[in-house]
Amino acid sequence: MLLYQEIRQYLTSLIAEQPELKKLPSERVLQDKFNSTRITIREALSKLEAEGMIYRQNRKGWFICPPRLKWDPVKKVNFYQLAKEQNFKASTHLVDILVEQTNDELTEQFALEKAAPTFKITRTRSLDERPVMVEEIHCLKDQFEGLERKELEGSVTSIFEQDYGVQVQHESSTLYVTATPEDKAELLNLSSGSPCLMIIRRRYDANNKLV
Amino acid sequence: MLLYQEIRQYLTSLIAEQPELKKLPSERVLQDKFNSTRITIREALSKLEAEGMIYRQNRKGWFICPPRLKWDPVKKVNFYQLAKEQNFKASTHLVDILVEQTNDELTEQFALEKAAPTFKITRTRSLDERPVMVEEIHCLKDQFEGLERKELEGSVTSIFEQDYGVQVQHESSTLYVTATPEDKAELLNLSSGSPCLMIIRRRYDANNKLV
DNA sequence: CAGTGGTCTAGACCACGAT
DNA sequence: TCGTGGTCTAGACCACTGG
Repeated sequence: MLLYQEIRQYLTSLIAEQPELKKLPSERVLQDKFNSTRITIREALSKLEAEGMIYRQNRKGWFICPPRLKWDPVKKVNFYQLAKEQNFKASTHLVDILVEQTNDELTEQFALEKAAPTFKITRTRSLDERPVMVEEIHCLKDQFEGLERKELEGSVTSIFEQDYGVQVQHESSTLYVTATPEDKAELLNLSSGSPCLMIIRRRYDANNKLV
Repeated sequence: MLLYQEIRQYLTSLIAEQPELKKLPSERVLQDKFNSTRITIREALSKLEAEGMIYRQNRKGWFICPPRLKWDPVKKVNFYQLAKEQNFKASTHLVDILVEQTNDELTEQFALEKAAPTFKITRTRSLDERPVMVEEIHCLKDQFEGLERKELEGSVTSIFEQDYGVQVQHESSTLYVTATPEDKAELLNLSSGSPCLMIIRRRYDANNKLV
């Protein structure tokens, strides 16, 4: 039997016996336990990481993945509702809000003639105090003047509607499976390289204009 | 500079120079090229695999990922339309159709009192002759008697509608990022463990009954 | 400061693929 | 048959975490 299958089995039984267990034994302990080498142990752990069974925190150790939030892309339910339905406690944390010029792609997307300043809002969203998602919101500075002084840890969609009269009418999304990049991994308290889902969501107002 | 970053850089330039290149040099060739060891080279390649830049075929080698199909979960566009819009040639291949008893979860999902036979249709869908997706369709045998004799390499939704008068009215989806399991990897001509997106789609008829 | 993971060296044998 | 990736051994040094 392959080592990583043995380890998977071992972890499965560990989880069954101790549902509260979060942190795995260290790589060197596992090495002794399985009479193997660290490289091999790490390869096995990496496979389990790819499967989504365990995850890493940089230089802290390996941990068992808690239950995931189930998200249905078709339903337009916001993060808080979704979390509540699944018995998580949701929270949002504002990381920063920057002003940036649009790059070529965004300039085109916004149907602009030349580059223009945008807000880039970075937030993390947590379930039960555990950050699970990094969110970047890009919008035109001219359209949302004064946005930086608003309460940005709640619903931005509501701010758009109530303070700026902008209603999101429809949206288009693109999904990618990739590895968490360094900067996002840091915000999520992960090692970079963990598998993740990247979602690009373009939202349009009543006039079909990108928001 | 870390080796995997060097290799990424090297591959990026390789792709820029030779857009037609598909297969990477072998691990041992890269080992010599970068004066490193195979383990290290493999670690670097694995990271690039997790990022979605390259992929493996079992014991055949490493390959550069071709452009992906962009899928918008919100839009209800079928596979062929989507492929056409993005200039891919789409095709579907029937792998097999089996009869299975529902397990506990499916029994409940279908609102049955006890386990019942279902069809399990397995198909692969390809872009430009390259399989990119494994699809499993589960439906009740009683509801679709004779399904095994239909033309199953086209739209099953159409067969449901035209031959059985069953219209899909709405659906609910769940997404997971995980590693390709052995059996699916084989159908896709991949090594198991490649990152993938798993989509569970439940489709309901006009009476809110699971189809 | 001890323990952790992150990166790396230098080999080995095996199963399977292409030829 | 030879080259490929798949799995594994037995170490090493470093950067960072946590007590």
